[in-house]
Formats: sequence, structure tokens, C-alpha cells
Amino acid sequence: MSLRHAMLGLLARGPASGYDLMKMFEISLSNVWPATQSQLYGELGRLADTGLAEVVAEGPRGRKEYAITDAGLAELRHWITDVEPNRSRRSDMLLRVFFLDTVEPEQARHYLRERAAAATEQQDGLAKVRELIAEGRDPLSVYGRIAVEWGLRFSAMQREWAEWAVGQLDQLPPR
Amino acid sequence: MSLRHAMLGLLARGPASGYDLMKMFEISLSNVWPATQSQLYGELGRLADTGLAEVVAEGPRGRKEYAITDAGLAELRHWITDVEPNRSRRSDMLLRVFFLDTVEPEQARHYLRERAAAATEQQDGLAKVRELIAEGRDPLSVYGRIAVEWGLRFSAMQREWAEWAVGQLDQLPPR
DNA sequence: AGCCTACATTCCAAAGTTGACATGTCGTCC
DNA sequence: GGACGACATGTCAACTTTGGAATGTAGGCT
Repeated sequence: MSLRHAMLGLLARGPASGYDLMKMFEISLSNVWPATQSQLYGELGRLADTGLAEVVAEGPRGRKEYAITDAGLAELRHWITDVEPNRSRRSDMLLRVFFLDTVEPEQARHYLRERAAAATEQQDGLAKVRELIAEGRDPLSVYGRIAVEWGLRFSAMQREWAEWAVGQLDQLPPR
Repeated sequence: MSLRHAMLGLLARGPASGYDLMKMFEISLSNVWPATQSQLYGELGRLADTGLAEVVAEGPRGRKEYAITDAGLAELRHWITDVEPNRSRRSDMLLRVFFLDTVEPEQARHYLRERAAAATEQQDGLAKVRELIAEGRDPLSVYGRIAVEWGLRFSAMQREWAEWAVGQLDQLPPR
């Protein structure tokens, strides 16, 4: 149930409407925890029902501004410090690797080369994001940079791994 | 819908029952694509309904042995070569990082140090797995090693990143 | 013969996720 | 004053994932 906590985390920075949260997700959290608009509004209602957030203002076009409550902040902190992060990472990319022997060797190599290329592309994109938030001294920028750094290191690792793996296949005896 | 393809991939190595698949998932795929017994049996039925697999033998205790069909093999190969792997990786571990400014600085450091420790632990576990399959010349071992190498590199990267991140926090001006 | 473990399947409820559809309003530019 | 894009929320069906309960059989050991 991390969606709930992602929303609490954003609300902890200040009151926001569902629409605001939607944009914040798109900008900053989409790579870490994607959420659709319907999920957001649904969860916002549940947050209010359970007292973790409350409507603090109503604006034009039916806008409802929500703020985190003390209970919500406590729940957020509890989640951050006391709940063990999920270890398992589903990866259909890696799943395919297990079955690469069912396709032609050349296709297996192609698959891995594509992974390396995709990683490079991702790295370039993240490098640009890092530049955008390079200046900020606010918490969002500081911790955002730490998260971006993770992505950068991850894609570098993946690129190197994929290149190494192609080399492994080259050393394989022909079938 | 990768579960279907994970099962097809295992069936491509030879006929198996739901129970057999369950054990294979536990041993080799649990880190990449966890699946529960109820999912397995359900999907097995659907595989048979859609002609991607078929019952080839019945054994004691109601055992039904399934084998992949030509259509199933074609679908598996199609998935491996033509379907773009999912880029997005949900990570509640990284999500917490975004909100680390809502807890005490010391708790933030503690969180990151715990991540480093967990990564080290994971690395040790994978190193043992690698030893276990170091010998095999069969496709499962070859590609299994490539997958394990990914995990090893991933956890090394995560450990280094977490340690680096603690250093970043140390350079932060006190609130 | 009796017991235990491993084998083996089926069904179900709850929660999470996706993507689409439906509906309406405010502000601004021409 | 009309058109349009951005703002704003709500609902729904389908599918996936999780976790548990219920049920029963075969084989091996004592």
C-alpha cells in the first residue's frame, strides 16, 4: 500500500488537490511509483475517510484542497522508519534472460544489446533531470538528487551488465 | 502478463505439473517473478484453455502433467523477441528516499545504512547461489548465471549508492 | 497397520492497478 | 462573446496479485 504513503509524503510538503498531486506524481514520482488519476482520487477519498488527510479548502471548479493531518504524518513517519522496504523486484527484462535459450543465439545477443542501448538512453534522460535539480537546496531537490543518482547508477550498471552478458554468449560453444 | 510467459518458459524445458512449476518458481524465478500456488494453477488452466499448453499425462494424486504446444512456443518466442520489456520499476525503497526530510536526520541516515546492510546481505546470498550453479553447462545454468550476475551487480550498486547517500546527508547543513 | 511428509489440486476474498469514459468549469485570447 | 486549453473530479470494468482455506492421495518409515 505504498500509493497511500506516496500521497501522504507529497501532502506533507503542503496542501494540494487531487489535480495537484497528479502533476506532482508525473513530475517527480512517475519513475518510482506511477499512479493513475483514478487511483489518486480514489485514495484521496479513503485518506479523508480514515482521518489521515482532510479537506482544508474548496476552490473553483469543485477543487478540493487536502492537507495531511497529525495522524497522517505519524503514519507516514511510521512507514518510513518502521516498515521494511519490499525486497522483491519483479523484472520481466530479467525473466526473459532465463529463457533466452529458446530463441536463436543471434536474437539472444540482440536482446542484450537492446538492453544496453535502452540503459544508455535512460542514463542520458536522467543526466538531464539531474542538471535541472542541481541547484536546489530544498529537501525535494536534495532527496530528489539522491534518487536520481540511484537511477544513474542503476542504468550504468545495467548497461555494463548487458555488454558483459553479450561477451558471455560469445564464449558459448555453438549448439 | 509475464506470469504466463514465465510458465511457458519453464514448460519449454519439458513437461511439468503445477506442483513441479511451483518448485521451479521457488528455486529459480522467485527473485525475478514471484508467484503463488493459486496463481500458478489458475494460469495453467488458462494456458490449456487457450491452447498454449496441454495435458500430456495424468499421474497419481490427480497429477496432471502439462507440456507446451507449438502455439505456446511461438508465443514465448514472440514475447522474448518482439515485446519491449517494462521500463518502469516500482520501488518503495526509493519512494521513502523522497520523503526522508519528514523524519529526523538521524533516522534518515539509519534508513540508508540499513539499505546498505540489506544489500550486502543480499550479495552474500547471491554469491552462494552463483557457486551452486558455477559448474553447469546447460542453458539453465548459463542464463541463470547471467541473471545472478545482474543481482550481484545490482546489490553492489545499491550498497555503494546507500553509502554515498549517507555521505551526502552528512554534508547537509543542520536544519 | 498406522502415521507422517510430500505431493497435488481447487476455490475464494480482498486489495491493487490499468485505462477508459463521463462530466463540467474557469480564464484568456482573439 | 465564442472557442479552447487547462483545471478538476468522479466512476467503472477488467485484470493481476496476495494470501489463505479446504481437501485429499501416495509412498515411506516404524
